[in-house]
Amino acid sequence: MKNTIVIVDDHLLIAKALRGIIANFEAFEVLYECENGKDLQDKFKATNLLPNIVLLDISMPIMDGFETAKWLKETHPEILIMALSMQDDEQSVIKMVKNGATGYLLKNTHPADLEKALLAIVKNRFYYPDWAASKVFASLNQKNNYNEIKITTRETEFLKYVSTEMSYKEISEKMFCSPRTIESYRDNLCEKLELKTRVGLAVYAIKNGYV
Amino acid sequence: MKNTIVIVDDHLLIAKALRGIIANFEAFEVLYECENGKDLQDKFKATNLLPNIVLLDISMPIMDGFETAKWLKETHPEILIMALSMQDDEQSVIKMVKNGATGYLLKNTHPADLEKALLAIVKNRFYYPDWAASKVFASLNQKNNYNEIKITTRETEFLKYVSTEMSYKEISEKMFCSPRTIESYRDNLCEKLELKTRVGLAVYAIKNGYV
DNA sequence: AATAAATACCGTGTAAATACCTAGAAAGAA
DNA sequence: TTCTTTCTAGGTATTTACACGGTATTTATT
Repeated sequence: MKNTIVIVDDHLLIAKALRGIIANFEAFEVLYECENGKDLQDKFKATNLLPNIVLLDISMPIMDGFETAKWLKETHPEILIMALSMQDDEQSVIKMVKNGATGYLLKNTHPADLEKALLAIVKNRFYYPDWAASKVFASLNQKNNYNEIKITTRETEFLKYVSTEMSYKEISEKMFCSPRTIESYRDNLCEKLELKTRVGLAVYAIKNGYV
Repeated sequence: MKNTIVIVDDHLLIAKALRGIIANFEAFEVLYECENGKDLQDKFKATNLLPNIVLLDISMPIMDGFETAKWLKETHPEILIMALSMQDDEQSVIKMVKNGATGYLLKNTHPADLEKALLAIVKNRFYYPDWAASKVFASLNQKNNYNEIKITTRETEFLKYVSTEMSYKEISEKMFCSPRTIESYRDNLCEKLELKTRVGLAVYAIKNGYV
């Protein structure tokens, strides 16, 4: 019997295209595609048709790969999660591992390697390329374990503004608080994320989808 | 006779997957795929096999979609260029039009619409979705025409550092010049790009692949 | 009821960034 | 040659950001 796959990617072309690639794999078949995590939840309920494997894009507008992985892990722990990412961002890898992804692949992977990776997660219940594994292990030796990074709602809100050209004063007006409060958010975030400057925060916000 | 297509996308999975989609189109066939513009140039020379259409991803590490489109327009003006982009970024659309793209599609397009769009550029020699066309027309009514933005080599070098946490003084040491010189680069870039702060420059650098 | 976490705010001082100027040397185009 | 662009660098003043310290209130959680 074939392993069943559901693809979650907001880019329709890519989702459909991935389906086409997987159609050529002996051991796998695609059940359906979803545009985001929310869509996946809906389709799970509507169809009652659950896959062995979820092919999960990380950056999505509504419910992104991190949230989706977390939800899957909690509600359907038997489903294998293969994360698909555009860039080899260290924090993304680690965050996905913490959220329960069983595998991690870059989109510049060769189709044949996708098949190998899928076979591997079915067999071993995990698959990480060397570069991804090394990033995970490296992070474990550091004081700052990414799982302890908790960004509060106000800080999240601030992160949306940090990559704009607004000054802290202007941001404080948008967030209805004192400029000093904004500076506190900055200070706290910089410490948590081991950053020093607003530019660092802005880059973080963009790369982690807060903008 | 079928129209021939060459795909340029640094993400192998996506390139191969697109090939699979296009394989189902009656009127089109894919000759080969390239990882970036440089690769396209090489394959043109090596194979001497030129397509009617180039399916061109915008964000690529080596020679991006903008450069590639420009080169194609100059050296092979008869080839139709269909730009493929992740986001509906106004500047990208306009820049691609200026560089000679004959069409512009988002990656969240439906495969059937990809076929329609391809048929359209073959027939009419252009295809732009309404949202893209409106952005182009809107920009023509503005003073700042994006084609006049020229970023010099030193400024390009500076843009690589601008999104780091280095101060201008530290950047000046990396670039072997005075901090004031760096500030000049910043001033000039801010004026050209209509930005005000370093954060704005950093965001620009990231979104336009200077990092 | 007590603890922890999140939220809100402030003082002081220093460092960095920005605004607004000027201007010379070198290289390439008209 | 003259003109333009690019790279280079500086002067002065102001604004913004950062680093350190601190307090008070609310809101869950135990």
